[in-house]
Amino acid sequence: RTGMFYHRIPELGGAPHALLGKTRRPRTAFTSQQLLELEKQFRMNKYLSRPKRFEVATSLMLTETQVKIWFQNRRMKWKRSKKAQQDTKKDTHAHQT
Amino acid sequence: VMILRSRFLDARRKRRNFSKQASEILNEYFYSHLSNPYPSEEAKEELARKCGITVSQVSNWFGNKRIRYKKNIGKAQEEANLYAAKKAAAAGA
DNA sequence: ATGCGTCGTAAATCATAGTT
DNA sequence: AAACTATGATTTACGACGCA
Repeated sequence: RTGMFYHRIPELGGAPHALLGKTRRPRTAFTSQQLLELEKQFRMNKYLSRPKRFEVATSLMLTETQVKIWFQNRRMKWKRSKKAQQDTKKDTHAHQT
Repeated sequence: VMILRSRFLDARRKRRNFSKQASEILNEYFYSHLSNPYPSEEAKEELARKCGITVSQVSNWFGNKRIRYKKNIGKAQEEANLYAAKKAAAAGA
């Protein structure tokens, strides 16, 4: 049987959030203008204050949640890139045996 | 619309397919853990080492593999049988 | 209790490599 | 060499869980 791998944690959870009233917001492609502004804000602060979040969301026609999530994802990306850079340094001047 | 993607900064998307051997290792793990194809961080590190790729690449591979397997179980089944047979042959030795 | 943080992920999409 | 397919990487959106 194609035992569908549900979402982790076999115990508890049970069925993966299916028939619950929640509807997942479809993936929206942010426009380049929106991304440009978000990146600009991110360069200034890695974390957004509540008022700033409202301001940014409003001006870009996004919900505050979308902006909040965008910053969370952007921070993760930032962290990954820093890690990748560190790993590269380790490789670059290698220690040969 | 003018979603003229920043086709420049995405230049890191210079990808290379993984080696045949690396794909082999990843597929063997995937199909021998089909009921729960979610390697732990440690398992990912080991796979990364054995495949000569990064842990992120291992994560990407499993993410892609899970979703694409699910979207075409019929076709993937052949692959599943292939790796199951391979495992059996290796174990039978 | 609420709210925002990280972490790991699904799913869609992108960009290029590989195949026909 | 153009069309099509495979595949690795990136991008939104969340659920789970943590902490203040």
